[in-house]
Amino acid sequence: MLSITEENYLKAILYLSLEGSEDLGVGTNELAQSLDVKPSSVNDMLKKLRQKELIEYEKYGKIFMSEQGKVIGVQILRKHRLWETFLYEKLDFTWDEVHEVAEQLEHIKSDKLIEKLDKFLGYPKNDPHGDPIPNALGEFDFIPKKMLADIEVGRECKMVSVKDNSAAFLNYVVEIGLGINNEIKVVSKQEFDASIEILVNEKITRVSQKFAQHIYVV
Amino acid sequence: MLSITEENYLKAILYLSLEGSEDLGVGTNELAQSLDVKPSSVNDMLKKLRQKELIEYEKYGKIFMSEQGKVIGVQILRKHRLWETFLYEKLDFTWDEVHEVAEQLEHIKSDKLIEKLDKFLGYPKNDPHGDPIPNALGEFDFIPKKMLADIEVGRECKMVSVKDNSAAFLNYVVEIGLGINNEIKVVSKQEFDASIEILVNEKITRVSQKFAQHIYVV
DNA sequence: GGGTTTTCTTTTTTATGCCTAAAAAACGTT
DNA sequence: AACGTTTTTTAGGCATAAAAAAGAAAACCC
Repeated sequence: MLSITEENYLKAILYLSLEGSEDLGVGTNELAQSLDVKPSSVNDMLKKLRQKELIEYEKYGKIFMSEQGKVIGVQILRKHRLWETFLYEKLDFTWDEVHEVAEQLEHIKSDKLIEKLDKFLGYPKNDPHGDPIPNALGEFDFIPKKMLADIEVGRECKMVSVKDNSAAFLNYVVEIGLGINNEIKVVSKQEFDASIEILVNEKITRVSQKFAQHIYVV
Repeated sequence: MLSITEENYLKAILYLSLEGSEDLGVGTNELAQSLDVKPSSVNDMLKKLRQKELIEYEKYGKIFMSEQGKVIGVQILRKHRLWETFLYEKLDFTWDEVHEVAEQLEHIKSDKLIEKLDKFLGYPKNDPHGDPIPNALGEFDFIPKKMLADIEVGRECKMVSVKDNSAAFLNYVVEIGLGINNEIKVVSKQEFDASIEILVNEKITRVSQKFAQHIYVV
């Protein structure tokens, strides 16, 4: 049985693996940053995960997930997103509140629980943030999505998800009037700081590059 | 913030306190048995809990819960029983499956979650085993219940709850055809081993004293 | 008051997970 | 190919948490 920390490492590795179109492996440093621990601590854990055959990894190399590791990682993602959906749809949590609680719920150990929860929710395809929910077999649509920051001026796009689940960010998103499935038109872009003006619901707002890099669109 | 083990100790103390009509305090040994650890281990934890002012307890004395301790203990009971209800009513878990999973879910830290869950379930008064669910203020009906084993021959009673939540026991209960709110008539009692014959749904079954000590009735 | 039980104290054990500091390897640039 | 920079690894240590064993001390019960 995996500890909560081990599960969180697997989740983080999976998450970083999913960034970018190809899986080039994850770096120790990169992982350390995303988990907010020192690289040496990561190294300790990598040994443990390798011993359990959850990752493939050799000295000074990149981290890849083993088949087993992928299965478990995806399962955690599935749990997390199902719980978020439950909180949002059934318990009337708001968009920005679900993540924190789901971080705890995702570590509950019971296969039966998660399958029955899935059924109860009607086998949802996406969580409240627009991210795809893996099915019981671990399959999920991988939609190639772009960052809002990379959309050219004059083009229109549709918001599908967010990169950051923190309440601070999500509250800001709501304040601007943005939400999943909203149509966004990029009106202008400043060369100086790459800030852009966007048209949402007939209102024009200026947002920073950093913000635009955390909104995913198609 | 309390660790899961600390919470489990509080829960166990509360549970033992609730047995019997008066609160005469809980013994170290008794607690050790119920948690399946050594008395010396219990002693360690008692010191910790006393330091946190969750229990009142002095050397060689009995263990009592402080006001604060009661609040937290009852809150855990509330969580446990609400989750059991959720699993049973919404996710179609069976009677005997809910306890195990609820043991995990009860340790999720989020006040908002539990209040919203309570609302979602329609503020239920009893869990699937018939035990009362404390409300948000920590209040709950304490029905003075008796053990089936103590009912006199010839009398009728109604099953309200069970003492043991293990699947092994609950499956046996189901096999006999017993369930919450069933009417039971005690037909006969053997002096030799205190086994009794009971009439349930027009069927007579013989059960052991041990079994009858785990069924609560009014 | 003597024996039994309970409690207390001290010392170990096991398991996680993190850190600092310094060495080692890899990379990238000229 | 040599240099410095970056990344990764190692070694050793620390903190926390939970549990147990063992012997001594205290309390309880006739």
